[in-house]
Amino acid sequence: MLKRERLSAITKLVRDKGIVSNAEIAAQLHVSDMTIRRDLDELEQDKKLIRIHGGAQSPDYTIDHELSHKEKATVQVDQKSAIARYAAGLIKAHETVFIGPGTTMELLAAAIQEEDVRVVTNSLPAFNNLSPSLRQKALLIGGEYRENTGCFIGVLALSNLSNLNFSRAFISCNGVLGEDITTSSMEEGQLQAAALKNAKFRCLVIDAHKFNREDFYTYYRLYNIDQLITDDTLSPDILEPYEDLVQIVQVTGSGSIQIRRQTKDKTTGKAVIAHKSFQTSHNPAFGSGGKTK
Amino acid sequence: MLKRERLSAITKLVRDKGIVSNAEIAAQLHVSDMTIRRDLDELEQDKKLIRIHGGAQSPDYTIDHELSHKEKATVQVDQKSAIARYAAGLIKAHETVFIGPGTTMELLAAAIQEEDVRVVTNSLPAFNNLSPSLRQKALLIGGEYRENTGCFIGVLALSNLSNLNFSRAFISCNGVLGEDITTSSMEEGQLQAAALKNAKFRCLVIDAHKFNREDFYTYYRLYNIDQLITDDTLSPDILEPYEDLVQIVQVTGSGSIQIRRQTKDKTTGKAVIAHKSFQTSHNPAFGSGGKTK
DNA sequence: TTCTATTTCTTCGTTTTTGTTTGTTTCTGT
DNA sequence: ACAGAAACAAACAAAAACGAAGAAATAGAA
Repeated sequence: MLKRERLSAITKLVRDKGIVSNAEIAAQLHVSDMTIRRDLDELEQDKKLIRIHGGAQSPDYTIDHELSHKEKATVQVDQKSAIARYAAGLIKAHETVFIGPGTTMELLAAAIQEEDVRVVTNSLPAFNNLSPSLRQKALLIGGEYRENTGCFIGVLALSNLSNLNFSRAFISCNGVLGEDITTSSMEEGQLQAAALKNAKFRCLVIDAHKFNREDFYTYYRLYNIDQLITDDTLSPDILEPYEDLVQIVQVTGSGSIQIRRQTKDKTTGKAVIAHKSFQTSHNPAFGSGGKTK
Repeated sequence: MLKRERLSAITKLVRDKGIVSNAEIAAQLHVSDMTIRRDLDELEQDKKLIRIHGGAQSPDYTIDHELSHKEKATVQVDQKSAIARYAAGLIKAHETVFIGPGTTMELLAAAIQEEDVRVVTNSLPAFNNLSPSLRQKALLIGGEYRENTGCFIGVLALSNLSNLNFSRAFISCNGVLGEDITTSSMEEGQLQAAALKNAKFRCLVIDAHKFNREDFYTYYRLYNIDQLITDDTLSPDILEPYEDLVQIVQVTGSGSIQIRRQTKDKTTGKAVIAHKSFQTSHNPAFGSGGKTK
């Protein structure tokens, strides 16, 4: 294994796990701990990780873990809860929706008013935020737990998801750059991609700070998203290049919305969703039927 | 576990519970109380928490927390936690154990000391009670949620379980009458039966009040259980008829144990587990090997 | 091949972390 | 108030992690 390869592997390990011990890395990559320490030195220089006694941690590990709920809540809470409320309002009776991991998704779960909905999620906090009657009908995707994000991943989770179909999927992400939707962990990304694959209508829900930010792993393309829901705290010129890729809905703090642009069909001038070829995907509802006993 | 990790875990514990005792933290994280005190010193410096005599509290801890966390003084808590501690002590390194639903199982999950264990459970409270390092390696069986018992059931849960093999399965129940192990819900029963089917060593862990009580659904037979763990608050004559069906271990409140009877083989007089025909089922451990990546 | 430069491993003394011991302080029930 | 129990903190000791420096291994070039 080349050094370069090893450095990437370490970066990935740290990003995936949030925190890794020195010994664990060394065992994993079959090199001595001294070599690992030198590698960590380099990677810390490049801001890829933060060295700690006995190992290394991801740069945003502290934020996720130690910010108290109070502090966490103050970070863009107004915008986030506004877009979460709007997104939750899209859900109609008889739908089956998927909700991904992330604080925005957790807010969304808490904001669902419609009672007659089946929710599927792999996020434990989101699951906990559901109203009791929703939780009773909900499906939690189990598997291996990531303390970092509070969500379940792994082969078990992935295989479970592949059998489920959704009328709507809500996901969030760490960054959007160009057409790339990125997150920090491969496994979490793949899981969300799997959920999107089986969804008829795909919503990406992110606060505006996520634009033009890139993270480690690209798990989906913006042009395959049906609707991007965000807030209005971003200057229009930054948003502009994205308007050709996807329909963007801006939600103001007060709750009113503005559809930034409904991309026109080049020849007919008719309003359609960009890059979407089949009309049925706009049908938001399909019955969950009499399945709940 | 790295120091950094531990500090985060403490912060989270304090934040979640509002107030935590020193001893509780030390037990959770498997370090000495002195180490915890030093950690608390550091965290107090960083304003992450406030030290109090005997433990620590969250900075935004208020009176209203005290009510919710005021002891859930339930009946039989002493017996239950004693048998839970004993059962947890059976778990050895490298095992893969299943833990079923029920308050006893939740106590058991909290009592596991061995770090190098893979835990699988369909009980959300049990999952939450695992120590942080165990939770990281654990597998939660997802599915439909039963608010009542805090566990997941349904076809998804059932099919997931069918692929997993355990060195040991711990289950509880609502009642034991004759050879029948009974519970209130068919689906929960079937799920536990599925877990037992794939387990090499099967432990039924119940407080003594469950004897001679019957519930709606019989999901397993006592003679297929390898070991029944219970407390000593029952008169011997009530227990007596069960001693032919299964090996019974009685745990006293102080923690000492007494094996009620190791059933003898009718012809040889050799001590064997009743109705078990193959010797390998007594081997409690099989390696999870290098499966964890 | 042989040489050189890079990378990796090993050794060893230093620093950090953790557990234990011991004596003091704080808490609690009578 | 007093005695016993629990919690605390200082000091020491053991263990783990660290980093410097030289030896060994490896890769690439002449």
